[in-house]
Amino acid sequence: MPTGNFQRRNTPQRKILLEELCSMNTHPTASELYEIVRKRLPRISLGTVYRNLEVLHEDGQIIKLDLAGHEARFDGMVQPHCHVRCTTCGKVRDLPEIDPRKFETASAEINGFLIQGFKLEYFGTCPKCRINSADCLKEM
Amino acid sequence: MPTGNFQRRNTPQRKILLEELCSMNTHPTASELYEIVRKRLPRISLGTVYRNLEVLHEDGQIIKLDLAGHEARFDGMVQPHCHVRCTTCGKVRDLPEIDPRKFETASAEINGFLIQGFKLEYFGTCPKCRINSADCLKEM
DNA sequence: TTGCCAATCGGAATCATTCCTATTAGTAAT
DNA sequence: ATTACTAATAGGAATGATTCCGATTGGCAA
Repeated sequence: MPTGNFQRRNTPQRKILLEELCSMNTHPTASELYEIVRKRLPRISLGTVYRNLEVLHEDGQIIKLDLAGHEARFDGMVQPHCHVRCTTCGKVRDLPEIDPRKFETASAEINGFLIQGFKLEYFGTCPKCRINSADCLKEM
Repeated sequence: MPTGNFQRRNTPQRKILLEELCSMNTHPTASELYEIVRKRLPRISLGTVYRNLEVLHEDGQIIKLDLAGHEARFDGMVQPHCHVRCTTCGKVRDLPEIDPRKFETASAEINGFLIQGFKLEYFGTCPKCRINSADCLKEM
C-alpha cells in the first residue's frame, strides 16, 4: 500500500517499466508488462518487475488494481477513477467517473459495457489493531 | 458467479458446510472452513470444500468475498451488505449499510474500524463480448 | 441386484507471487 | 583510476491458494 513517505529515485529498470505502463491504457498484468519490457531490457527478471511495480505503487507513481479473484493489474493513470471488469473475457477498462447514484440501478450501460453490478470493499484498521499500534507508539 | 438458474439439492457435505458457515460471522477462508468441517466430517477433502463453496455461491446460498489480493472468504449472510478489511491483520467484518455519501470523506469511523478508503469495482460485459454472445444466440 | 451417474477423496498440477542468494551497478571516498 | 560500500538485480527456487484429474464411493431407479 502507498506510504506517501518519500519517492525513491527510479532505477533504469523502474523508469522503463513506468514509461511502458504509462504509454498504455489497458491495465496490464505483471507478466504482460514483463513481456513488453523484455523487448527493451532482455535480461530483466520477472521478480524485478514485481518488486518495482510494488515500489512504484508504494510511492504513488502507479495504481495497483487488486481486483476480485484475479491477477493484479497496473495502471499508470494515478488520478482517482473507477474500473470495469468484463466477466466474460476479464479485460479491465477505465470508467469516466464515480457516480454513486448508479449503485441503485441493477444494470446500466457505460462506454459500451453492460454493467451488471459492482463490488465495494472498505479498508481500514480494526479496533484491536488500532489499540496495538497505539501501544507501539507509546513504546517508542 | 451466481447463475440464478436453479438450486441443486445439497449433498451431506454441502449441507454441513452451509450449516457451519451460517453459524459464524467471521467470513472464513476455504481452509479455515475445511478445518472446522473436518471435526464433523473427518474424511472430507479440501477439494470438496472448494467445489461446494463454489456451488453454494453459484446457487446464491452464500456470498463469496473475492477481495483485493487475498484468499477468498465466504459469508453465509446473503442479504446485500458491505465489508471492511483490516489492512493490518486482514480480518474482514460486516458494515451496517452502503452509504455512498461516505465515499466523499477520506476517513471515517464505523463500528470501531478506522476507515481509510474503499475500493470500487464494476463488473459487466464488454462491447466485444456482448456481440459475441449475441452471435452465440443467433447460432443456436 | 445391477447399472448408472454425480459427488467425493486424495493428491498432483497450476499459476501468480514472494523469497533467497550470488552477482552487478552505481556512488562516494581514497 | 581504484577501492569499498550499498542497494538493486537476475535467476531460480519456494510458497500458497486454487483447480484439476483419476479412481472410488454412494444413492437412486430399473
